Amino acid sequence: MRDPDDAAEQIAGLLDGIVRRQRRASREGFGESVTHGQFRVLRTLDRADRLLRLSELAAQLGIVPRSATSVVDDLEAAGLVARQPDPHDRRATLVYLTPDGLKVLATLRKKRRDVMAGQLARLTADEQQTLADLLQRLAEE
Amino acid sequence: MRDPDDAAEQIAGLLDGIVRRQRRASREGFGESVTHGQFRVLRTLDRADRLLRLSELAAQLGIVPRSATSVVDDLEAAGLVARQPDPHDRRATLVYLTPDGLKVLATLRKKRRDVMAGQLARLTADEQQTLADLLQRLAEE
DNA sequence: CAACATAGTGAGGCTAACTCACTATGAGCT
DNA sequence: AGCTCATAGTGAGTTAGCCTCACTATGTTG
Repeated sequence: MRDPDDAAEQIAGLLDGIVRRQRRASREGFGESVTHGQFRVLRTLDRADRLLRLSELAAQLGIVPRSATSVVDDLEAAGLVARQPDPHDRRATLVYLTPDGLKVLATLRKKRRDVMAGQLARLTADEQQTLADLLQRLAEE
Repeated sequence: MRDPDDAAEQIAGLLDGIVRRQRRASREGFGESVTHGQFRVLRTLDRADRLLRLSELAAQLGIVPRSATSVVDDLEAAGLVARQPDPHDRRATLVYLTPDGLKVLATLRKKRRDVMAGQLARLTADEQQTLADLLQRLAEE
């Protein structure tokens, strides 16, 4: 690196490249019809301990509600999630995973693990842990 | 985490989230008209020690040549890069940064450094170095 | 010099986001 | 009660950043 003190830019570039390659690999590895955005919705719904409103889902994904509507539309058409009116607020809609959605989520998780495994094999278990910890701290709000 | 041995998925998720937030922050931080894809082209041209063919540029960016054509079209229209026929091969086109392009690149680099600085401040200099090293190894082909 | 390979681009598609404008419903104030 | 304002979701349309497929112009080689 020309600028030794430019750790910020170096790290930004590395992160960008790694994610880019991962994304590409997982798309090629198996199309499976479910897109990355849809995968993110499935994961978020699974992580939640209750039904989520569309707007809550959007907030957790870090996208605007309108965008969440579209992804949920597609997932619902594919039968992986379902909508149900919120009994306490007739404006709101609750979203949840269907059994099919759960199955697909499990497959996708496995696939992503496999895609990452190749890259991660270059690090020891300790290093992986260190990396995870450092990233965790970077990721905090 | 529920699955302790699931470092792969955890790391994948963290990387994804961090890059996503960074991307958003840098877009909001200052629109400046230059997109992230254009930024990547400017950086790549700057890093090269000679004029690059469009196909070489594409290869370094990890995109197909057709996509590079489009980005270069936009940058050329904005006056940040220029094309010139390859004297040794009339099929090929060489691309290079204009003085304006260099100026804009410097501004963008500074901006990105600033955006990252906030997150990176949570890590000590040593930790930043460790992170950079680990990422470097992940990123290797 | 015919056959094939390579460099770039036109046309068009797709994902993953965005904004703006709208409807339906809820909540608060007199 | 009624009026006003806020909130939940969605229709319509746009953008960035990629992709593939088909094409032209040029280079390479048996």
